[in-house]
Amino acid sequence: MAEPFTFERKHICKQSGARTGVLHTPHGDIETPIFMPVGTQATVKAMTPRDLLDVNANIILGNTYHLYLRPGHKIVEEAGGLHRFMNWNRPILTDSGGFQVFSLAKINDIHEDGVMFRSHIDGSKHFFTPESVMEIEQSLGADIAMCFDECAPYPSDRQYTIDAMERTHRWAQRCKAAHTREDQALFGIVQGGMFADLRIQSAKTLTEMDFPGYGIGGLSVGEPKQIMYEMLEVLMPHMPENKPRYLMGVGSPDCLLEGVLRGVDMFDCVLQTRAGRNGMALTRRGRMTLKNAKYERDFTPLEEGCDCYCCRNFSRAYLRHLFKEKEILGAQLLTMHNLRFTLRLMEDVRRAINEDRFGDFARELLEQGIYDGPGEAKN
RNA sequence: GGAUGGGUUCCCGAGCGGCCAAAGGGAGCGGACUGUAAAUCCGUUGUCACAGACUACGAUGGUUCGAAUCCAUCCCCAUCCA
Repeated sequence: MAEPFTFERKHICKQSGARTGVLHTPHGDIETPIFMPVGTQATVKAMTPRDLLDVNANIILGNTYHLYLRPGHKIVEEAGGLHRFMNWNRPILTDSGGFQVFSLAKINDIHEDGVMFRSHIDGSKHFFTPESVMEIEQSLGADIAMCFDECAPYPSDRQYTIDAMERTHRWAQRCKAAHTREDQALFGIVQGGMFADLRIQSAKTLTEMDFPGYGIGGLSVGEPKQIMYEMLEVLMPHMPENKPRYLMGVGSPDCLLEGVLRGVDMFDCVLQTRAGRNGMALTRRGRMTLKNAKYERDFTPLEEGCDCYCCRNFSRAYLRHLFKEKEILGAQLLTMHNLRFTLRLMEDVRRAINEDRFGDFARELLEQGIYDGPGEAKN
């Protein structure tokens, strides 16, 4: 029997060097480059699994930190694993919770052994170690699990970044040792902040550990986009070519194109779903705020030519009305559009790569002002 | 007909002699959103020639250096009594 998880490279675009491939997982194949909708709490907010199939989502995310706190990974395991619990039969990737522990549970002590943090829900104390996180992720049973890493904030000085990165490496080793489930792939996570040499060092160290895939963490944490692109360029030559590369937490349509140009295979981002719930639509010509008064009598579809359920059946005026009235359907329809928009974009991206014209494809979309994503430094 | 309580900026509603263009909420308008503590958050909301002036707190008249705030009359509204 074949390996439960393999990555097969398919084509390298002669024009841009971007690549397509296929990830084989126990719950089906994933064509890359891929965008993964985020379903933190065992649900992609506002979407039913049927909706997700409708927009042709292929793999979605779940979150270790959140599912551990509620409902508890043991309950998910009792339910038959995350797939059965949420009734999603295609692939799932679980994030390790490293990002959450370091970004929102602020009262934490970082030890070599693990991290002590307080729940954002009730303030209760919890301790995560690489081993305990592996236990949780194996209970959840996603197709792909992520190592427990330390995501340094932006900006961080060199020494802090080194400490976080080296700890991430040691934890990666421990995660690997503790991970035994054979129907689940465990990805390592490259760190190194905004320091080119550290990024390279991190890539090399993790490559030696031989993971079936690699996350690129610690980017898109508030730095200017140009710096993120530079880091990707510096890093990529040191990432194994025969393994999938997952740029964590990215992105907006422009970042997806820029990431693919630099060799990224997998992306995830909350923007599509969150913005959808808040009344913002992604389109090839940029962002649209459906609440704006100018759409009051605009009876045209959200985006001409879009094949999503929302665009095929409803007008901008109707969407504006739903958002003004805070009707749930508005959030559902826009989330649907934003996901379909992004997944269709990735379908087009793969086709363009396979036809050796991805360079032109990306340039054209970027020039015509495809949604240019969140700005620079936030927080 | 009598008694009592009220009439405040688009709406609700605080203020009860100067610090009031007037709290707070809603609505309106605009902005933000990148490994989801987000169906959330932020800004703004009388007019203008805008560090100032003007018009505004049911109406009119008055007291006062000064009134949304005090007095008089009137007009409405609510509840209760006949």
